[in-house]
Amino acid sequence: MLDIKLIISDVENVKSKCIARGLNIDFDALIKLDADRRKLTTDIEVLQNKRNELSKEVGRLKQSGNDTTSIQEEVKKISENFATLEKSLKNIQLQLDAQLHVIPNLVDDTTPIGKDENDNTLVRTWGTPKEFDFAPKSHADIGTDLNMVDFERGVKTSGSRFAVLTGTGAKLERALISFMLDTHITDGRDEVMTPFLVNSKSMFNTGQLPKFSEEAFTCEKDDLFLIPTSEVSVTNLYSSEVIPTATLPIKHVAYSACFRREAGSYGKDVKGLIRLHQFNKVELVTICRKEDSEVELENILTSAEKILQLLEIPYRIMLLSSGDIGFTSSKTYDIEVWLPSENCYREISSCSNCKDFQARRGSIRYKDENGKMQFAHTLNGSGLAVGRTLVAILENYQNVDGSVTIPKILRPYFNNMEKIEVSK
RNA sequence: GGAGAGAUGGCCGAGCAUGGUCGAAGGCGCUUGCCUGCUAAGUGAGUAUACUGCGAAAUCGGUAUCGAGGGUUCGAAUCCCUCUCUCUCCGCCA
Repeated sequence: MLDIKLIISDVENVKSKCIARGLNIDFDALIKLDADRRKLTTDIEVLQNKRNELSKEVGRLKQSGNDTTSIQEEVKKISENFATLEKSLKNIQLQLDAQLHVIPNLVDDTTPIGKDENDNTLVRTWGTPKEFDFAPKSHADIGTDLNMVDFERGVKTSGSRFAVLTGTGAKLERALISFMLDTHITDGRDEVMTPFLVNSKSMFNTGQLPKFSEEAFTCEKDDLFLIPTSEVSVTNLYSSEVIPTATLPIKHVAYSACFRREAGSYGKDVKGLIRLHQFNKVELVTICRKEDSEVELENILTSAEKILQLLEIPYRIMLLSSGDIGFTSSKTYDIEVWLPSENCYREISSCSNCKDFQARRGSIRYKDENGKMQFAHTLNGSGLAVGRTLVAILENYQNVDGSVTIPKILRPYFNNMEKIEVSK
């Protein structure tokens, strides 16, 4: 959520940053609403003040045994008067909130202006895609041939976009989760394992609601949502808190399953493990002072990259353009991993600086060195999407005989096996 | 699921039966002045948040907040209703 005061004081800037996202928002109407809100607030408070004074007077007079009926009636009239004003104030507040809640974060000055993903800019590439002297198979074929994944039974139990990992597939997924967690913990992050179900307030705070309710799975009976990312539950660990400044930055790493309805992505990546309704992810979340978030975003990116470097899989870093960046983010790096069968890079991580956007919604604060309350900055990044990492391993480490070599760094998590081979 | 108890400031905790002078006693903690060779002790002062008004700003004024939301009343921490959460006991369960 944006600060209404910022909108008022710097409309042109706010407006142009929304236009950069392809949004034309009527800020004049918004500012007018807020002016009405102030006016009404003052009017009401004047009446309340009068009421309070008179009520105190009644108390005093009663104690000394005087008649107070005339004052009481006067106060009653005042109260009736401001009851109606209060109603319209509430109404205005609701309208104001409704508008404010769907305005996205302001993009950072370093975010390239653009229409869509084609305007994302390449930051750097790492590693060189391996030259295969045979036609590389897709991960779906490799996984099926090696009995690592069962797509049919996933569909049978849950429907389309669900898959079952079996045998070495399940083991590899688990190995990856452990490897990622261990690596990030070594880098100084505190592991947390948080609920996979959260309430609507938490979904609102991190920006999934109200605008993207179609994207989330719900348990409506209980006002609970399945998390689309553990960013939601981890960031909300600190909602409505004033964090002791000495403990900042807070750096967490969390494993969770993630659940996404993938509404609007019909036909995309229907085959394989790329786009499922449920997937595993190791998430990095940082909460820090506002002056530190720029550096902390780079730290998250570096940590996420490290996983692919240790696995020795080529990737590239893209800086998302204003047309492709997410609702809550001001600056986002995507890490895209090389997939030989598709002959292109595919997203495997997204690292975002949300600045104070989520903190304002969820009231995550700290006191700065002057004792002044500040909204913290929140950041998150995948470190990494586990299923897609498994995909990348299968494809990049496949051999001509159909086997898959286990990346060296992963072998301690895999009974020191060197290869996954077709069972005879 | 059944029965009961509870939710007050950074923390502990009084107030609620008998509504007013209660943003709220007292204690702890914290900040700060004095004192002191240093520390401790002592002693004085201060110590919530949000919104809002005047103002360049500090300051100052107003309003709200005693789990949340409604209601009664001239007036609610205190009375009534609804909800949420916590704790204890029983049952059930990984």
